[in-house]
Amino acid sequence: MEYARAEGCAGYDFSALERHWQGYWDAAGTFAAPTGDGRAPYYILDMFPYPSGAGLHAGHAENFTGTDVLGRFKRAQGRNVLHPMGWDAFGLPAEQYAVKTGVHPAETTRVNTDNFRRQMKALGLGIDWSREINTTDPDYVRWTQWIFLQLFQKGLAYVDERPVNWCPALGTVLANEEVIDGKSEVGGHPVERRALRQWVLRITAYADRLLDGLADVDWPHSTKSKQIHWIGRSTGAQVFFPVKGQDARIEVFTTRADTLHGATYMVLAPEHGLVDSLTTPEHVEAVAAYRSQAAAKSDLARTELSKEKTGVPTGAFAINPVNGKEIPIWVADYVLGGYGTGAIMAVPAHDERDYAFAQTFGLEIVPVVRPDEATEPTLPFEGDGLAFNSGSLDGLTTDQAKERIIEELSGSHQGQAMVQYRLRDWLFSRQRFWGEPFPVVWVDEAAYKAARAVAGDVAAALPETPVQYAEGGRTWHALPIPPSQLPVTLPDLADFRPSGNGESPLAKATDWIAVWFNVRSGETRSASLPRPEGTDWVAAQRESNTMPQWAGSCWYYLRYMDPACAVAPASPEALQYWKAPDFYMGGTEHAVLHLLYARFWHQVLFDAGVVPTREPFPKLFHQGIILGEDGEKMSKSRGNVVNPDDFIKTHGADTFRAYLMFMGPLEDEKPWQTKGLEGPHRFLQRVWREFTGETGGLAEKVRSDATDSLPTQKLVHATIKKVTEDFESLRYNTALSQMMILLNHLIKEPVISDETARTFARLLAPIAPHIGEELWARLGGRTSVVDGGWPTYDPALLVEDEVQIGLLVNGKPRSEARVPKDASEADVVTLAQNDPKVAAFLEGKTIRKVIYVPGKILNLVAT
RNA sequence: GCCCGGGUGGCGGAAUGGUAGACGCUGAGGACUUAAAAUCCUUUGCCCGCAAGGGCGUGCGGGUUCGAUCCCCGCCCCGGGCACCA
Repeated sequence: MEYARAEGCAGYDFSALERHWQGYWDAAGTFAAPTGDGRAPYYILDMFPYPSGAGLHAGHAENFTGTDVLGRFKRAQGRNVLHPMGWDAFGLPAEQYAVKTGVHPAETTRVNTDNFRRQMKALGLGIDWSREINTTDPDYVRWTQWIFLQLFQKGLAYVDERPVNWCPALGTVLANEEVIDGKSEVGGHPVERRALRQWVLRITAYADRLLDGLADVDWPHSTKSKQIHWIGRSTGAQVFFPVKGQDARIEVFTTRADTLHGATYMVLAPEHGLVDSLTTPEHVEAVAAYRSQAAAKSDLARTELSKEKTGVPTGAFAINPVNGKEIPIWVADYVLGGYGTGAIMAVPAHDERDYAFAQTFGLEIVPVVRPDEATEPTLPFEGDGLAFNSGSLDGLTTDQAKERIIEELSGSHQGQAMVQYRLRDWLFSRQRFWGEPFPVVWVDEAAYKAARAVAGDVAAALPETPVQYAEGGRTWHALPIPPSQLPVTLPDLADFRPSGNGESPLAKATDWIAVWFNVRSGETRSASLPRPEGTDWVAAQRESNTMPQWAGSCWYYLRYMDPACAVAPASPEALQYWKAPDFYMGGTEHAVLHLLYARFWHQVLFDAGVVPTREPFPKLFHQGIILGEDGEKMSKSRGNVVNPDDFIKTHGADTFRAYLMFMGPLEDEKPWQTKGLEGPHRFLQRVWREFTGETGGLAEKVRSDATDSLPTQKLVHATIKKVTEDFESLRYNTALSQMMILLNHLIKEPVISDETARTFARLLAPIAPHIGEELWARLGGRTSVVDGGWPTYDPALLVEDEVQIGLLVNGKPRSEARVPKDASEADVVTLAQNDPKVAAFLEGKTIRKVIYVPGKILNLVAT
């Protein structure tokens, strides 16, 4: 493909220019990034887009343009830049659309990705399209399933009954975002909680690793902070309370073991396993009523009513292990079943919630910590202080008391130090069609034992502890469909409607669900066929749940490094070369979940020796949200959505990109202003008029035999410096403003050297690549401007002999002066005293002090 | 309630201890034009003043400093996250 300027381009015909250069990049493969290239690699990653029917929105455009500018800049500096793109294409909207219209999600996905790709090309993004990936491709699904098998084999995947949003009227499980105020988003039917068997990933096993790893990554502080809170590590003690008259004990977690002497009652969460056995006959009815009432409450209702504490006594008593005191055991929903042990020791004197509860129900309150020896605590007192009323702990500080009591409890086997996390295990299954099938079949115990006993692919992929569940008196065991048999693809469904019983629509594909399974090789055959020959075949049921959308986005950055690899998610060679994205950019909405889940998978893969780095994303950056013209979040209902296509048509992609980068700091939230587009648009038009000639070559004032004036040279080099530094730190808005300053200056000059024109083209090209290429081609470039090198500046030209300084009296600016850069303080003071504007303020005063900052200010302090 | 961000002209923003408002938008005036668009020039923080000039000014109140948009303390407002996590 020949590198040549766009022909027949009269005036600044941005549409023709953009078509020409986009065609060139495609045909020449300009942005292909070969693995193992001698250049230093630079891997830039955008957060994985979901190809929705609405097409690219302004936020996408800002994100992708921001990374594209960086990529083109790094490329010009000689790096082998990998900037890939792909599609996070499983997910709910395509399935909902299929239910409504019968159009297969695969077809919807194809149409939408075609549109996204078209829009990205129209934006002029320098993407290596040879590496395009799609999470719904069987070849991609294969490796998503392969990674799941790694988790499964290591015992990090299990099944458990978990509550879901069940809508009886729709006969389906709803995602949280499909439930609005306890009603289904579609139709407004009531939604209730119903426990279903689910796959769960043991992310809590990696809680400490996920916490510690944050120290090694260059991420926005606020995002690290969100993850730290999400993981919520808290250290304290587990304490055992025997139940009076029963052979049972209640285990609690507390961060304030030092207040144990102040524990005057206990609370079990309504779902706690001991509630039934503890409750005395006269309380059974009230407790049962309270529990069913609590179970009916949605999370929202539980939160809304949080001010009012409710609960019922069980009639049972526990014994405080430190003082033998008998304390009542209550059931209350202010204690969460899912955190800690689901039970607490209540210390009303030193916990706001326990205090409120004790007040409501008239329970005893015993203070055991005071701010200091002389001061009685104001209850509830939650701060640190000195222990009292606490036997052996009396007089100790809170920290000392915690340490001491844990020692004592450990010694007598009544408790021990313990760490708890707010983080819960990850609910990893969805009752959906449009997702990755689990590479798992369910078999009876005999078949499971057979699989264990036979050396083969299946046994190799089994965890030590079986994954199983009981249903209708039978125990089902999970057997892996081993790597050699992947991918497990979705069956052809004609009807995408829910099964009606809470299972995925896949449950209706009986030919697919019921299989003959070979316990040695892991092969499957539909059970509608006769049982194959041989002793290794058993009857099995496929898992009908699918994986959540997070699955595909948990490892896509690995696949980009080696998208066609047939033996692993990516080959060791590719991983070794690219390592990890040097720069990862996306919105803050993924600050916790996506970024935490992906880190979890990555750490598991690191432990398995699959990836060479401990963390997936060493450097992360969030672009700010672009608001609508009205200053509100863009939304269809507000009608304030900006569609890139519209502005690319009227102003061109270069203007659109330049405006996005010019609006303000990339990380800031900022409103779109259609009028504001005019600034960058006029700028690019002026660039065109300044450098190009009407007949298609260069403007007459651009000459190879011209020498720039000294002020021009100085400004050119100052601009190279500023733009380079600003690009490096993503301050594209100020980089552009500097280019505007330079252009405004050049316009006033009678001639411009072609060298300066080439510099300008290269500085501008990352932001406005089409006009950049065109100028470069007309200036004699033979290959893309991204390979034209990056201009360097001559520091000698930046040294100013004369500088402007401010003359201040008592800190207020009164005048200014041009002085030699190394002017002495005495000279400048004399000059200032002779300046009438300064002198007026010195009238009748004595100079007490002189502050001279060379090149900046002279401040005369006078009274 | 707790944890993060953030408050600068009519608007987007610039300047992180040294002349606040770069650059751009908008508005006003002018040139070119039969006219308009486009383009170019001048001007555009607020108040007083014919002007020269002066005063005020970076959410509010204090403090540190020769000097504070910038650092410290206490508030107010806006945005985001978490929310009975023991």
